[in-house]
Order: sequence, then structure tokens, then C-alpha cells
Amino acid sequence: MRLSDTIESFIKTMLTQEEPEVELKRNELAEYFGCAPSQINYVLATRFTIDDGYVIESRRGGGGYIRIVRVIQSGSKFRYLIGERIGETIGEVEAGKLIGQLEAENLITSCEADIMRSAISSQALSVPIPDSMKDALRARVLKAMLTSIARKNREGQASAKKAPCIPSQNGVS
Amino acid sequence: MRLSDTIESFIKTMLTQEEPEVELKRNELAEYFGCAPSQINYVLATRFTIDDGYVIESRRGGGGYIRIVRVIQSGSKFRYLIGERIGETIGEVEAGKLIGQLEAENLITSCEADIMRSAISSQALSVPIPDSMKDALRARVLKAMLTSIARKNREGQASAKKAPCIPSQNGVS
DNA sequence: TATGGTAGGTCAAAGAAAGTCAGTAGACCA
DNA sequence: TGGTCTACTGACTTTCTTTGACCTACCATA
Repeated sequence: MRLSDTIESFIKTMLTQEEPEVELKRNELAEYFGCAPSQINYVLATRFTIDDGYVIESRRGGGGYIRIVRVIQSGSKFRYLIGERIGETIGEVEAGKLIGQLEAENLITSCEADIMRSAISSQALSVPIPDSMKDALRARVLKAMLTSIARKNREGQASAKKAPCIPSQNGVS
Repeated sequence: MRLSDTIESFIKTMLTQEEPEVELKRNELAEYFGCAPSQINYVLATRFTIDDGYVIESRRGGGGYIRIVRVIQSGSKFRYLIGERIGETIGEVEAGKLIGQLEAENLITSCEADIMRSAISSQALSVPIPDSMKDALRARVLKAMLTSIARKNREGQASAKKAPCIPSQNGVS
């Protein structure tokens, strides 16, 4: 396994359900894993982004620290994604992270997440068009899927005739 | 026998009934068979396609890998749809009917059906490319989504750890 | 209020591994 | 024997990881 993956899961095991916040020393962690301190920054930059659902705070100097906070930016997540976050184009990795967040917040099932991921995979979109247009296409497809989920949720709320897409919260307090 | 055939059967013997998933190193395999690494890609591209019921996942860079997953049992509904029924291109109406059938047979939930319909809607695919290419794109996206469902169902059967996509059969014998 | 130590941030470069593609060679068929 | 399809290769590209040199911020205290 890659060092980055090891560090990632190390940090994630510190972030439990009850403890959505962890503070660490960059140099200590680097020494513990026997790597360059900047490796820690790399892990944070690639695996603990806001799209992944994390916020990083830090401080330099004596008594410095890095704090990682898992955030659930609730409110109307779908509106935010469709209206602001996604925009005209989006890459596969980025889009995958957004889907992962919806899954983690139990706004979609893991089946729905997988369907969405596969629908926007570069595999699925591998027709001979320029990459920029693929990203535009991906954004459209993703927004269309999210819109359909959001609409279903609304209808479920309104009439209770049709089942909403919100999955049952298995094991989540 | 052609080298490609040898590599193909080599990989297929690794993919047993119990282990439908194999991970390998492209360079190692190429060295083992004494061929160019790109030969491996050729074999994967010609013999382990979605239509054949396989999914390829890979990662570049340090610690990179190629994973081959056999997703689809022969003789299944999904096998028929992906391998024969859908083909290279498909229109929106036709695709919608197929999705409706899956929904009626309780192979997918109504939410999943809606997500899939929206993903292949002409709305979602309205980027400036020729219509013929849109139909090709729709076919690819649809196959990719069906593949992910089929895979999930298989994983659900195999381990019962992950929930399968097959919805509960409400009122359907 | 300088100033030196402490600790995190940035960035570019090197390394690792897979992907792409165009071109060549071989095989099969009319 | 010419044409088309399949197999194969190598050069080049892209992506991901890791490191180290250098930069910046904060704190204590003289």
C-alpha cells in the first residue's frame, strides 16, 4: 500500500463518529511514518478537501498544529451542488468526491452512488470528442441525475404517494 | 497460439468462481510474458470489455495497478442487455422502455430508474455533437450503469456484506 | 521591539507506473 | 496477391507519489 493511503486511513481512524475533529503535529506524524513533512500536506490536499467533506485549520510557530474537521454542510445540499458547486464542467475525480459525500451523508444509497459514478466515468463517456466537452457533458449528466433525486425527494415530502429517494438511515443515530 | 490468447487465458484462470476479481501489475505481467507493456492494454481492450462483462479499474503512479472484475454471469438479464440488446447505439425512447422493464421486474428501484432515465435524457446529453454520437454515448452510459448494478448484485450474493441493488419485492410474487 | 527558535506552507523536480496512438507485421481470405 | 482484420511494439503522455529546498507565521524573551 502507498504511504499516502496509510496516512489517510490513519487519520480517518482517528476521526470517529463521535469525534469529528482531530488535531495533530505535522512533524511528529511525518517522523512517525518516516517521511518528509510535506508528505502530510500532500495527503491533506488530495484526500481531505472540502469536496471530501473536511476542513483543515492550522497554525505555525511554537505550539503549532494541524486540525482536521469533518463537516456536514447541511441545508439544501442538492441546490448547492446543482446551482453552485458543479458549474459548466467537472472532472471525474471531483465528481466522484461529491457523489461520495452524498453517500456518506445518507442522501443517496450506495447503489445510487455507484450508478451515478459509472454514468459519469470516463469509460462511459469515451466517445471521440474533446476532453473539455467530456467535462461539460459530465456536468450536465450529473446535474440531471441530482435534479431527478431532488425532485423525487420533494414529491415524497409533499404527497407521500411516491417513495422519496432518501434512503433509510441504517445504523446512523 | 497468439500471445494475446495466452495472456487472456492466463488472466481468466485467475478469475475463478469464488474470486471474480484480480489485481495485477502491468509491467510485471508484461515482463513475465516478455512483451511490451502496452500489449496488456491491447488484451484488456479486446477481450475484457464491458460487452464481455468485465470492468477494468486502474491507477497510475507509484503503487499503481490494474484490476479486472468479472461482473456479469452469463445467461443473466444484464448479460443479454449489455452484450446483445443495447448494441452500439440506442435512442432515448427505446432506452427508456428497457429501464421501465427493469423497474417492472423489480430489478431496480424506481429511484434508480429515474436516475438512469435522467442520465441518458437528451437534456443531459445536449452538448454540440452529432445525434448519432449521442446515441452511441447513450448506449455507453446505459451499459456502464447496468454494469454497476449487475456488479453490486453479484457482490451482494457473494459476501452479503454489501447490500445488493435488487430492491425488496413489494407485493410481487 | 528586535530576534531567534519552532513549526507549518509551497513548489518544483524526480520517480513510478499506467494510458495512448500511430505505425508495422502477420494472418486470413477472396 | 492484394486487402482487410488482428496482433504487437515503442515512443510519448498523463497521473500519482515522494522528497527537499526554501518561505512564512507565530511565540518567547532579551
